[in-house]
Amino acid sequence: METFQTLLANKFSDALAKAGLPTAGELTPATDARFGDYQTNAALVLGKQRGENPRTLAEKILAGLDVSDLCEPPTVAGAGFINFTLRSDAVAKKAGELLSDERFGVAKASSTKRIVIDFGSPNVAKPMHVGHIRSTVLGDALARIASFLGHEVIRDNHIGDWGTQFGMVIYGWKNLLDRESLQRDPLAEIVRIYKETNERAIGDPQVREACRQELVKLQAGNKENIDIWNECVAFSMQDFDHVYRLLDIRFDIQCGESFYNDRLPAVVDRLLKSGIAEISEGAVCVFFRDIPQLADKPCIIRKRDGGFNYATTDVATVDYRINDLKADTVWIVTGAPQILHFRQIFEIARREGYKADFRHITHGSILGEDRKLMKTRSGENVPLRELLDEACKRARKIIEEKNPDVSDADKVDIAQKIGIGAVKYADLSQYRMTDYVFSWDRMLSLQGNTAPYLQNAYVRIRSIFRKSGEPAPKVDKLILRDPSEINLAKRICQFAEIVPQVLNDFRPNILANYLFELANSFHTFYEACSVLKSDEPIRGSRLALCDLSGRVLQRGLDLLGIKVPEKM
RNA sequence: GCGCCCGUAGCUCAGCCGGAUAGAGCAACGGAUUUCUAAUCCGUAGGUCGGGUGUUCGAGUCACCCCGGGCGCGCCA
Repeated sequence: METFQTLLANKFSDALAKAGLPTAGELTPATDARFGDYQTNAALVLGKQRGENPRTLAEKILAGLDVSDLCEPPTVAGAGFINFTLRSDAVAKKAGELLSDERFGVAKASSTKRIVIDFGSPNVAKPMHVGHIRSTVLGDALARIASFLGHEVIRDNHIGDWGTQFGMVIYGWKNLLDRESLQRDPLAEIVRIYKETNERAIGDPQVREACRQELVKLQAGNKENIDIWNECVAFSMQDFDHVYRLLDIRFDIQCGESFYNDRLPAVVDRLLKSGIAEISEGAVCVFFRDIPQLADKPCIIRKRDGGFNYATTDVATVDYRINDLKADTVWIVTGAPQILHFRQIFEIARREGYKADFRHITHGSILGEDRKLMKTRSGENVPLRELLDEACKRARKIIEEKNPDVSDADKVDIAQKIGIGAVKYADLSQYRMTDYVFSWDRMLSLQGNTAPYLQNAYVRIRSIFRKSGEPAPKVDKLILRDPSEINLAKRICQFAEIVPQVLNDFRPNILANYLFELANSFHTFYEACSVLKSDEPIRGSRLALCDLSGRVLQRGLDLLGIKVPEKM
């Protein structure tokens, strides 16, 4: 099924050919409702190219353009724009078709790819914290959207399970561990011994050396240390799983850093042999002398002491994803500070001859009300578990205020959908690169561009069907009379135009903003038109329109990883 | 020093490939409720798009320079 935009663009392109003109400009949604629904600047572009009057050219093109099945007669406006206004019966027909289309008109991508998406990446021996929200939620949404568009997606959690920090953790484990605390709250105890060791190490070179020895033993495969390490990983995974369950996030594979351990020496040898890497000051480095921005920023892949670092691991990870997983493209979702690092890694991959499409999808930070990196009062990272629990708690409080009739069992479920949805939506509704200020009051507000507002639109729709006690009627074509009905139906037709755009530049906020407008259009319709009290055949048509609105909202939110409650 | 990201209404933010008189939401002000959930809707007001120069029919968007903020830059990840 083709969108209005595609249908119009095709006809327009034919008209250009008929007028002996090349393809030019683009046909896009109108920038303002006064200009109708779609517009094209083709005549402006051609006018410039050919030194002709754009308005005259526009008239000439229009003479050979027949879009009467879709639009009112197109008009020439301004400097030479051509504006299109959809006919309401064309909208009614299209919306009628969408009623029986599970994809709501969204076409599958013309060339589908195998995409490895790397997101989340928490560190073992540290609880997940606010800093992980963005990567996790953004990566998940992109994975959902890419799958929906027909791509083959492999979600990979590149867990930080093999860092220098384990020297300290193991030292702490051997010297400071409290078994009872470990049983009560394993991760908290691991964090405690890590921190305490760290403090000791700062003041005591002997402790520092002992930690280093523990790390060397671990890396050499010492059984006792490996066992401790395994236990730490297992405890951390429990914490991660709890958070991922709450967030409804899953991974296909979790190849953490340790997965690549035994591949690292070969990576370095290979890069040395091929001349991509060289030895400098005892370390193995890759230089990028021909790239001005990187000329003075080498990438170390083996430390002077012979140890490997995260760059080595990431080069090995590229190998695995291309050679073993056969990825066509790799998306790595992390915060902006890692831009330089991945630029280097991708450049190394290019030099090694990899042709895959590597994308580093970066995002900004979450700030506290003071506009500084979000921290607890004592200056620590805010644990993600606590933050999510707080979201649910606050959502529950609001439900109790607004809708005391809800049963206790329902409350838990609804509070979770609203609380988690609010946190996710606050993130996804914003352009990923901007730092944003975290505010409970804003994200949980029922007014404005928030998850609860969107969920409420859905709930109102469900409420209508609960009240009527009948399922959505089967209707082929809608009857659109009221301007708010036409507007809502047009909005629904745009879903298929919006979803694929998200992947142009990895911007789920485009979809979020669309859904906000959809919910807004629905609310306006809801105020203006009674549904159950209207007479047939209007009643049936409006019920169908409600049903369609609800399902598009649900699907759209699902693509963002957000759930909808039936009541709230 | 070099590099990356950001700067748009009082506040929080949209504005992807350059398009028409720069848009939302919150807050403010004024209206609408015997309800299909007012958890909403309608309206008013609010801007030198950090500053400047340039590119062109047209610049919030592109280029260059400056200012301000954040972050990163051989042996942490």
